[in-house]
Formats: sequence, C-alpha cells, structure tokens
Amino acid sequence: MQPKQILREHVAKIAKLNDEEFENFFNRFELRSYKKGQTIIAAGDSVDREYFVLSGCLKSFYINDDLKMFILQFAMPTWWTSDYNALYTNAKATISVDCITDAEVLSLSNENREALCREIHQAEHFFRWRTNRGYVASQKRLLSMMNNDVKHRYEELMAQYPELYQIVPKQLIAAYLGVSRETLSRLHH
Amino acid sequence: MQPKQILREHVAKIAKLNDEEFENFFNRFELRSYKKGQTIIAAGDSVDREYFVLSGCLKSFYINDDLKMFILQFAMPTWWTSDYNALYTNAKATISVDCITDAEVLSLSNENREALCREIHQAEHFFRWRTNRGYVASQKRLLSMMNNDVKHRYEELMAQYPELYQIVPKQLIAAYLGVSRETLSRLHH
DNA sequence: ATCCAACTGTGATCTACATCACAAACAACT
DNA sequence: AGTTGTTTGTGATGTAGATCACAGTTGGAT
Repeated sequence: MQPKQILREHVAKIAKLNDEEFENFFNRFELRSYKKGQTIIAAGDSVDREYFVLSGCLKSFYINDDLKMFILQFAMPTWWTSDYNALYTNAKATISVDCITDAEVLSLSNENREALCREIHQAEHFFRWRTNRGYVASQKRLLSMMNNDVKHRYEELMAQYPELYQIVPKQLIAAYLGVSRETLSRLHH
Repeated sequence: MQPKQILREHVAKIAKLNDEEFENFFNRFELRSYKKGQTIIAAGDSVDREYFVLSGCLKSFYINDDLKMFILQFAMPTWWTSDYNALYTNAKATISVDCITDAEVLSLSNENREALCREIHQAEHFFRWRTNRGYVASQKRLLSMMNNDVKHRYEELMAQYPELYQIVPKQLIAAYLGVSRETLSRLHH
C-alpha cells in the first residue's frame, strides 16, 4: 500500500479531512527509509521531528549511567514515535530512536505539525486523540509495572504483540519489561 | 481567588480565548465541593466527567486483587484527573478517585469537553497540550520506575512536590512509589 | 480527657530478580 | 568454510525490597 493511503486510513479513524485538507496534511510529511540498526534520534541531538512508521520496527529507548538500556516503545506500522519531551520543550534528546529492522517512515517537523493544527481544526483533533491514547497506554503500563511480576508482564506483551516474538531479540524484550535478559530467559522453566 | 479566575489563568498559559469564548468554556463546568475521604469515582462506576482541582488534594488509584493500592496521581490545584481510559472508551472505571483533603473541583463532562473542542478551536488546542504534558510526565515516571531504586524515586518526588510531605500519609506515598510502607519507613536510616 | 481508628517504626524472615561467569548457538560477512 | 560478533541459556551467589508480626504514636470524634 502507498504511504499516502496508509496515512489516510490511519487518520480517517479519528478525524474527517476532505481531499484538499488531506493533501495539505500529507504534503507536510517527508518519506524516509532507514536500514536495520540505523539511528534516527541519538541522545544529545536536537529533536524537531516525529515519525510515523509505515513498515518495519523502531525502538525508542533510554540508556542510563551504567549503560543499561530501557525501552519505552517498540514502534510498529501506524505507530508514532519521537522523544516527545525534547520535541515539545526544545530540550536535547534523552531518548534515542533506532531501527530494529529496515524501516520506512513519514517524518513530520514540530513546525509543520503546529501549522497543520492551526490551519485545520480536524488535524488538531487528530493529534489530541493520538496523545490521549498514548497517555492511557502509558498509564496502563506503569500500573502493570508496579503490580505484576515479570512473567505476567511478558505474557501480556506477547498476547498484545505476538509479532514481536519473531522480530525482536529477547534482550530487547527484557529491556522493555525492565528485567535482566537472564531472568527473562529463565522464565520458560 | 475565584474558581473562574483560577481556570482562566490556567487555560491562558496555553490557549488564547477571548472573553466570550472563555465565558462559554467556563459555563460548561460544574463547581463541586467534597469532604476529606469522599469518593469521586469508584471502581466499577460509569465515568462521564473529568475534574479540575481548585483546592485540596485528590488521589487517583488502582486496587489489585490482593487489595493492594497503587496511586497513579496526586492531584493538586490546577491538576486534572479522572479515569481517562474509562472516560474515553465508555468502559467501567478501574481507577478510583477520592479526596485526601477537603477539596473543591470544577467538573467537566465528556460531552461538554467534546462540544467545546468542536466549537472552539483553541479549546481543542488546550486539551491537546494538556494531554501532551501528561503523556511526557507519565513516560518519565515509567522510566524512573524501571531505572531508579525506591530511595531515588522518593527523593525525586519530594523534590518535585515538597508540599506532599505535609499533606499525604506516608503509606500513600509508598503506594505512589510502588513500594511497601515498611520499606519506605526504613529509608531514613 | 478518653477512646478508637488510622498511621508509623522496627525486627525477623523470605523471595524475586540482579549480577557475574562461562559455554553454546546463531548470524553475517569475507 | 571459517572468522567474528551477537544472542541465548544456565549455574552460583548477592541484594533490594516484600511480607508478617507486633509495638508505639498520632489524631479526630464524642
């Protein structure tokens, strides 16, 4: 399917844009391709874009002082990702984003998003709902983190995204669950 | 300060509403007062409102099968709270909200929020930014949960909201940090 | 002032998970 | 096919924090 069509169907679920509006909407994006392992945002970078995944799988992650990695999100097709704190506040990135597989994305600058939101009321509506969903998902994950043990969290993740099992090395799944790769490996006993 | 003025200043930080628009905005809210300990949303309820805190302190929390409580948020003046999952999806509440102290709030129905967002572009803008901030804060907390030990998380919380120490029983602070009250108590050694 | 309920501190013990160390399996490139 | 790096499994040991039990303390209601 065409990038334009993918985005159109995604947006149509939430916002009603006529052809002219969607044309304007789509034209604000840039199509980009990345290879497996390529970095899109590195910690320390200035961040002025967010990314809508068309194909492949990205991860957004934080690396602490002991060089331990924590994964915030696996971004699959039709997911959005960036370092939103940096993007919204003009701070330097503390979250990095890179490619787990080859990937195609549509990238949108902060400036263009805000322009769209100004020009097209329904665009603002769309981005409001997108973040609402993200917020609810993030709270759910926080609760699961506090409430459930690793096994439970692992099964939850696999139930929700079975395709991850194929694509993503287990040490990355461990970094998402907030557990050591050794402990994750021992789960199958 | 008057409820109207508190809301006006809060909204003005993000959205530009003229007098007429703000009048419409404000009139959609209902002023409510609650006593310490009163429940605003109980798990299992239908949820059709969210709450803007004028004075006092609320908590939003989840209680698991073992009757253990986890606190999502302490809602202080100018904070918003609800069970947003339930509110957005029309599901029954899994998150409860009640009053840690006597409190005054402005409540806004889902319907009225959506009407405002339809009628006033800047209202939609406001609610988009409010959730953006919440989303970023929630991700930060998730990372801190995975990365830092209890002591670190406790100091972080106290640095950010020193007033909590006075108002909130320590067992509730423990429930926010995701730790037992005994462990929190032993932190001061 | 007194009573009851909610809150806080502290010891003893238990457990989920981390860390370290090493070996085996797998993939990728030349 | 062989070399190199990346990923996974598994044993041994260490530790942060949970849980249970009980005592002391605070605070609101009558």
